[in-house]
Amino acid sequence: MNNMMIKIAGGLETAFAARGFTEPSVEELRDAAGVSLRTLYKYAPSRDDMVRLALEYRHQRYLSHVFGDPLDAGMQGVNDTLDRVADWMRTEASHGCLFHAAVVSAPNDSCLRGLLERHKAEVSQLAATKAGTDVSTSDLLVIIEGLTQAWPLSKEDALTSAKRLAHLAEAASAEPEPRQDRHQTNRSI
Amino acid sequence: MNNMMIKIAGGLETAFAARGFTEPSVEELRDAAGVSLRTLYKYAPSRDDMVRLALEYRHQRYLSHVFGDPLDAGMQGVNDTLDRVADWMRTEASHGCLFHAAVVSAPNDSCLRGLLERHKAEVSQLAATKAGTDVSTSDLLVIIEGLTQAWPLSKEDALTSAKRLAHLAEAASAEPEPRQDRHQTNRSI
DNA sequence: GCATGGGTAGAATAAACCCTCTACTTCGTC
DNA sequence: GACGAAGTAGAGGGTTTATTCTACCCATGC
Repeated sequence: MNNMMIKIAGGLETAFAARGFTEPSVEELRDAAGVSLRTLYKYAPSRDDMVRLALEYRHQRYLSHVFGDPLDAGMQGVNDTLDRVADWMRTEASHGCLFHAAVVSAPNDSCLRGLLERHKAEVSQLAATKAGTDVSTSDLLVIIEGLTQAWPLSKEDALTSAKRLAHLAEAASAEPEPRQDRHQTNRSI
Repeated sequence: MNNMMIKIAGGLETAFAARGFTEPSVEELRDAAGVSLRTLYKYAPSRDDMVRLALEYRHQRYLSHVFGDPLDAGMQGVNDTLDRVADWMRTEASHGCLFHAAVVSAPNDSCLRGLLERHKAEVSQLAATKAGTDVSTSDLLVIIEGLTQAWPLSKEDALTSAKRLAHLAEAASAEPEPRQDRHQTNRSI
């Protein structure tokens, strides 16, 4: 990614984040990117490519915001990770996850779906390995998705709940395997 | 809602669920609804109204799928609720929540946002009151959102995690208030 | 018998949109 | 100073789209 590409990708990302993936016209995207139409099409030969470019850029930014430069060079607990996710929502993504938004705007685009899956897999993986104690990757995925999606609805309450759940999962994984299936799990409806 | 309205709303709902909110043209929606263009516009005077109509219909269907006619006329535990949510995802919404999808497709439409908020508030409220033990509404929102959003990514694993987290939250609410803030909660980034 | 409300089929319109193309400018390098 | 790579500005083509409008059909009740 050279300078021009970064400028374009950044502009596209903010435009899509602010106005969704379907509303902004290419001319609006051009204004957001701050380049001419010709240059825009040079780096992203179609509107779909503009979406992909923006998402790749956002993926990098998200990872470095949530997992980059730890303050104390030591372990980054689940609690810290969730704090950072909430901070990301507060400052950048008050409307929800941009990857889900992109997939939802074009549900049949398998390329976008691939980007979403890779993004989420990498995030939950990183969260799991960064955590000191071992919480399952699947639990972390549910908690982080829950926080991200509930954020626009209940803001800080969502963060509090996500932290509580993560804390409980941590504590449970340290204990010797309690009975979990009191409830019947297969009931027909 | 008379018969014609139900027919139209149902057709619109399946069309939007299958192809997203932006891709289907009004002619495609007409085919899905199985009526003429004129009749379609009579019941939904603009494309946006078609979206709203579909969402209102889906809200009803979701509530009755997840909370309707309990098998044993007694209590519906959180476990049962989550099973039903997963069943809904399995059979109806493999792509995620249609309300979030609608908002994401038109982030500046405050009416849609209102529908989303009312839908989610009602769901988490109902889940909380239906549960035997008391889990906080906020925890339930995070868990249900997490399950719904993680479902397209990890299917049954997401259900297992959601159930485990809900179970832990239940157990914790029964115990006498353990210390929870071991971690520092405010760290600057 | 027939008026009427409510339906169908589909043409017409006006705007929006994606993408291409031409003509011109700027800037660093030999 | 000339040149080429890479940028800007913006008009235009061809297509798609939402919405409206005309013309017609059919059952039901008076």
